[in-house]
Amino acid sequence: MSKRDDILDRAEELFTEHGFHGVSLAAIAVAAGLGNAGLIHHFPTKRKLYREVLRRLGDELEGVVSDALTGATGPREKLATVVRVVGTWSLQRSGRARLMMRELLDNVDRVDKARTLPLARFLENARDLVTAAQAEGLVRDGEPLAILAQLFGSIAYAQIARPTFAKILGGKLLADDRRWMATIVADLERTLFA
Amino acid sequence: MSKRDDILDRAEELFTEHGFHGVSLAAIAVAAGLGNAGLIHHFPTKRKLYREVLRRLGDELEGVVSDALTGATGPREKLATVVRVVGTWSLQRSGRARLMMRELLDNVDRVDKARTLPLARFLENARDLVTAAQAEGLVRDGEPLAILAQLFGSIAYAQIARPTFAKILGGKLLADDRRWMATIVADLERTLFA
DNA sequence: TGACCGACCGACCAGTTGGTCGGTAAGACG
DNA sequence: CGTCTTACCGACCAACTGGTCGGTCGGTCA
Repeated sequence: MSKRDDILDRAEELFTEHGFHGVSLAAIAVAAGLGNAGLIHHFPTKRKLYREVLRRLGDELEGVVSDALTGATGPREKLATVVRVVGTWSLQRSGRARLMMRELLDNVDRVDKARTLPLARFLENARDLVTAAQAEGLVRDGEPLAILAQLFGSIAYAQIARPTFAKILGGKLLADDRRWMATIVADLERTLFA
Repeated sequence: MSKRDDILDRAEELFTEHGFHGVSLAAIAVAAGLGNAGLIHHFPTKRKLYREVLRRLGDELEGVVSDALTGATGPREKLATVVRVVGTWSLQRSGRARLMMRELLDNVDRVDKARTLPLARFLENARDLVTAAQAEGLVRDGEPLAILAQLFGSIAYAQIARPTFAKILGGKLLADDRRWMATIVADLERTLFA
């Protein structure tokens, strides 16, 4: 792995845990085993480093979804695939799901066009998918965007609130904790399809 | 309104928009029309000011829910009330919903006991409510906590992702934007009750 | 009247911030 | 061999960080 990627990995961990403003260049440099100036040699500013972290994240999510979608046919299967793949992605890459939510919170006015455009395609495709599935009577009625907010929101929230929920309930959410996200996804699919 | 409350209001706005680390004491002081030292006179540290902001938020949410709940009888009506009241609260106090999500993200290890305990009661009550409603066959099957994650997650996400969604879709989510949250809540209720 | 009090300020503090600059050591290339 | 590039460092910078300090001001109370 290139040093560049190594730096991005370390930076991503820190941004995920503390947010953009909660992390200093020095902290990233130390985590990557570099001096301050060595870090700046690879990424000219903190913001650009952060943007690069986000870009990787977006590319991965887009790739994962579109890969999974190539094997699926028909609106119903496609939609189920999206839900399932976003769910497993959020589970396996829970840090990235958290980072995405952070970005959603920080981003209100300064929406980065380069970053928003791919997400825009993704969102529009998903909406069209819901509409198509509804037209064939495969998916329950309801405003498509509201349905999507419900899907993505439930998954993201399940991942983010998990530690807090667990702490409150004495460390255990379910009999089998590993099935937490699977339960969420299964539940979503069950209510989604007519 | 006391100066103290005034400061808390201004600080809350800033924390909501930029997060704890994204806001300096100086910025809060300016927003509150004070000098740096004047601010510290009211709240001894930045952290304590932040905690106080969170306490107000928690108290309000708890009060709003428990108020609404006094008029409701039976698990079904109670649960519907919780969903509706959390929805309207998130809509009217969207900043606070956002701040709560920020706290959920930042909080992973350092969960503040004083702040978690009331939320713990709220969560446990909600879970019992779901279980009771399920026992009477009023609410659809499914892991109660998964159902709650779905409810709260959808609502919070709908509020947080709203600006981004709107920007992507050219500013309009629905024909009538004001009904966005109402649509979400209605949709949730529809899938919630058996 | 005089003692005290909360609210507030300007000046200041040590430490940290994101970032610059000049330099150097290790290859790659001719 | 010499030249160029890439990777990196130590020293440094101005601006800012959260917070302290001594002091001023307008009340309030005895």
